[in-house]
Amino acid sequence: MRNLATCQRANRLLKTDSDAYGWGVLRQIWAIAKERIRAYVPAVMSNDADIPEISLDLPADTPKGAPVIVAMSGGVDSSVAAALVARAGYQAIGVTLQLYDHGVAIQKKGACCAGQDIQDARNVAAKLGIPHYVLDYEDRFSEAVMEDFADTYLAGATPIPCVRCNERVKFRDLMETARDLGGVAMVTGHYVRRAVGANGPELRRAADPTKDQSYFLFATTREQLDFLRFPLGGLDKDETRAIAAALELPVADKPDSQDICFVPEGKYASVVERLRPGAAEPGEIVDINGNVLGRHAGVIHYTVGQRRGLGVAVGDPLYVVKVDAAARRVIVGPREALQVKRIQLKDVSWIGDGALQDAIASGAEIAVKVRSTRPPSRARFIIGSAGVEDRRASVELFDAEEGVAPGQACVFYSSEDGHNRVLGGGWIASAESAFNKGGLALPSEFKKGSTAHGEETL
RNA sequence: UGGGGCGUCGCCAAGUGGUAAGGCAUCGGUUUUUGGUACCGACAUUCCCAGGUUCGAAUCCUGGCGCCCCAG
Repeated sequence: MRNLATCQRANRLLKTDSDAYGWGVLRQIWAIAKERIRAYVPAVMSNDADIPEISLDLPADTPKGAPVIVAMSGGVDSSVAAALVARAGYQAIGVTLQLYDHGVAIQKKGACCAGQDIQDARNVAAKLGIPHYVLDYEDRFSEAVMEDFADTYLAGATPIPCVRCNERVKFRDLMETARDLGGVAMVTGHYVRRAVGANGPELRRAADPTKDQSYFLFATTREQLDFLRFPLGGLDKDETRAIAAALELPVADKPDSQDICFVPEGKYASVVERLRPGAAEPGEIVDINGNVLGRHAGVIHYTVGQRRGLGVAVGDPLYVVKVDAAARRVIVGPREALQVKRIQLKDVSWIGDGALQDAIASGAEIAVKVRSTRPPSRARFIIGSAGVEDRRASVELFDAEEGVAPGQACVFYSSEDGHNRVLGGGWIASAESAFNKGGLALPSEFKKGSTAHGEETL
């Protein structure tokens, strides 16, 4: 049928072509016109106009000109955050962390905190006329983030280095430095809101749900929240870009960062291999009944929910259902096997009202995100799942989620209020497949197989 | 070397004279401040090989080669 497809494509092209002499030309003209209009905007706007006044919500007796430390990554967001702080009348002090070797990172576009990004941050600070410091945090970052990253993968789980970086580097070591520098607050460019409620500061999702970064900040403590401010939480990305353009910041058009900052070209496995040479050993790819379907080059290449990269063809798509690092085995199954309703968490943190143990003891309803790019999903604490001392908890989802991987975070949100308030969260220790727990009709072989592998905990 | 069956993309597979479906895998891209998912796109001028019949063959014929099953 390839020929037909080719013909259809050709037809489409023809249509577009003839069309191009009509609408296409107009469209082009319009595009050029818009380009020009946009080019004039900064000049017009650079004297205030549409740049929002933000309040840092600092104590009333805070003097204007008080030092506010801004964590500047060299990207647009934190640059705009710095600008807004300065415009709010405080003494913004830019601090950029050098987190890892520039050698590796220097070629990478859209990274942060190394090489060119540090230069960018410096240039922005110069443009804003604020002081700027670069701190060498390579050792701390390597120990607190990269080591954990490698070990987590080797353990068959899937790390979130961004959360580790926030909780262990930016909100701990950097924050300490910020206090040492005499800052009255520390500002970051995260898209997340801080609001002061009856019981003190609360963490809330960003106004723009598509940019919300609360997932990455779930481990933030109350104490940290006292000191933190997030001026971008009420903006959406376009507004941020517009401000950057209006202020003629040199990073106004810099692409958003994505992927893991210290991983070049998205090849995270090679970073793990560099950090732990020889630790990734090959093993078997088996189906849910234990049948060997193929081999893999190391458990670190897989995460629960993953489809691509298995190299095994069975007619229907296969997904990684479980990674058994001890047996060096990757267990695969149909998409339905990814459905998860109960999740066990460790290292739970809590910034909701009252005590965590009370919330668990009452089986309180919450909402959770199991990945950053999903809306919060209704859930409740499983009564009796608390281990307050060891910070454990379990939650049960109202509706199953797919691809819940150990090592990822399960972030709690308030059940009311549009699920906007962050209540804390925990690290996913394990998750139970809902596949064989009623509801879903299954081939009997699967049930047999899953018990044969011990536990329904896939 | 008696009988029967089969050889179409890396895997599975449709197609039985009219000019190579589909799924999986793979690759590329979009989305995404984690991994992953999802989505979009690409992917057999050729049907085990060699001849032949036909305007036209993966499809018919002949001969090879290879594999499987049943007998031995």
